[in-house]
Amino acid sequence: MPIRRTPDCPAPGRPAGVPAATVARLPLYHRVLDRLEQRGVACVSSETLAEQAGVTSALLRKDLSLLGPCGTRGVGYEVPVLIARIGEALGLSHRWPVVIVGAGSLGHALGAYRGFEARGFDVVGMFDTDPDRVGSLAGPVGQVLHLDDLERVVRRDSVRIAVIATPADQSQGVCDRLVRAGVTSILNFAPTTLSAPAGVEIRDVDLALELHILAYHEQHRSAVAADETIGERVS
Amino acid sequence: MPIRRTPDCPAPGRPAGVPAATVARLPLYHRVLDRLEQRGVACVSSETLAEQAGVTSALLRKDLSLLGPCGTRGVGYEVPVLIARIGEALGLSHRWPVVIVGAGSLGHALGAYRGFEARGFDVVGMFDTDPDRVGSLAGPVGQVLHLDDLERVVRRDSVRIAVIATPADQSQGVCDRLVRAGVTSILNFAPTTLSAPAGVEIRDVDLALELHILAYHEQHRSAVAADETIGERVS
DNA sequence: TTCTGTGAACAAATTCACAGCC
DNA sequence: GGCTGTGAATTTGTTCACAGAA
Repeated sequence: MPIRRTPDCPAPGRPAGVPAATVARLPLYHRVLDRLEQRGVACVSSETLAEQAGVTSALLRKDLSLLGPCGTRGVGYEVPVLIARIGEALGLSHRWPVVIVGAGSLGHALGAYRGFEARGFDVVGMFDTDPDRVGSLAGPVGQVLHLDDLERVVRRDSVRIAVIATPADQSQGVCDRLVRAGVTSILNFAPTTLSAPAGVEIRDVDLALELHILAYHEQHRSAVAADETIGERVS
Repeated sequence: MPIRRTPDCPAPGRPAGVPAATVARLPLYHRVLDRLEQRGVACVSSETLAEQAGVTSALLRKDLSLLGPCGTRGVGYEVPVLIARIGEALGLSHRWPVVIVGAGSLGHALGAYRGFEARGFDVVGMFDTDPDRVGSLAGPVGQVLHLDDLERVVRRDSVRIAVIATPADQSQGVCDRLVRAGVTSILNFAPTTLSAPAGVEIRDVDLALELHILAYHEQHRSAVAADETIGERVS
C-alpha cells in the first residue's frame, strides 16, 4: 500500500487529546465568538454559543473543556478569554502566509476573498502557467506570478500553507512542487485525490461533490414524498 | 430550543440504512469511477478504487454493499455498473437546476465552474441586489438577475438546490427567501450558521475555516518540531 | 485462488445526566 | 439556582478477519 493520506485528521502530534472532530469545530466557535465580541457581548452561556454555532451545548462544553477549563460555573464563558484561548490553540497568535496556485476564476475569487485576510491569512502570491494570466492583476495579491517563481516565494516567506485551485490534471504536479518547496498543509479545490508524503496535511473541498450530497437528500426526499402522496414506493 | 439544523446529515428519510458518512463518500467514488471509465478501465478491485479515493478497501466495500451487492467475488467491480448504481442512489438519473445568490467574485467563480455542469447541475440563475452587478454578464448563466426575480425563477424551474455566496450579513435573509420559494437544500459559502426549518438541508463551506484547521496542524507541528530540536515544551 | 460481502470487534464521537463550583 | 466540567452510556463509524461466490 502506497502513501495514504489522512482521511480526516490523524496528524502526527495533536495536543495529545484534542480529537479531529473537535479541531474542525474550534474555528467555528472562534468565528461565532468574534461576532459576539463585535456586538459587545461580554459573557455567553454554552447554550447560547452552541445554538449560534449549530451544535449541542453538551458537545460545545466537551470541546472547550479539552482546552482546559475556560468557563465559570453558574455563569458562562467570558467572550474575550475564550477567543484568546481558542486563538492560541488554532495558532492565531501570528499571521500565516499563504500561496494560491491557479489563477482561474476560483483562484481569483479566493485571492480577493477578504475573509482570509480578516481571519489571519495573508495571500503572498498567486501563480499560474498560462501566459495570458501571468502578469495580470489579482486584487490585493498584486500580479499573478509564473509558477516558476513558486519555490522562490515559498522560501522567501516560509510559506507552509497553500491553496490549489488548478484544473484536476495539474493538481498532483503542483502538489509535488509545493511539498518539495516546503509546504506542509494544502487546501485542495481540484476534484482529485492528491497523494503526498505522510505528515503533509491535505484538506479537500470539492464543490460539485457538496452538491451531490445535497442531491442525494433531494432524491430521497422525492421518493419519500411520492410514497406519501401516491402511496407507492418510488425507485 | 429553536430550529436546529442537522449537524451533518440526519435527513428525514434515507434509504433506511445508508449512514451519513457513506452518503458523503458516494460522490467521491462516483468521481473516481468517472475518471476510470474515461481511461477505458472496465473493471476495478476494491483495493484499487479505494486507493484512488483515499479510503481503505474495507470501508469502500462496506459502503458499496449498502447499495446492494454490486461486485463479483474473485473479480472486482464493473465500472459502468457501479457508476450507474451510485448515480442512481445520488439522483444523477436527471439533472438538477441550481440557483446562485450573490454575484461577487465567488458567485461568479461558481457560476463559471464547469464542474457543476459536468456533474449534473445546471445553474439556471444568478442573483444579486447591487445595481452595478445586476444585468452584467455571468458566463454560461447569462445575465445576473435582480434578487426580486428569485422566486419567479425558482418556481419556473422547480429549483430545489441553491448556493448562497453573499456576504455574511445577508445570508440569513436570502436563506429565508429561498426556503419560502421552495428550495430545500442549500450550499452556504457565507461564514454564518444559518437557521432554517427542519427538513431543509444545509451544507456549510467556510473557506477561512478550512485554513484555520490547517493552521492548527501547522501550529502543533511547530510545537512538536521545537520539542524535538530545543528539547523544551512550547505553548 | 482471488476478491467481494459481512458479522463481529473495535474505535471515535456524541449525548446523557449529574457532581461540583459560583 | 444556574451553568460548567466530566464520567458513563450510547450511538455512529471503521477495521478486522473470514465465509462464500466466481
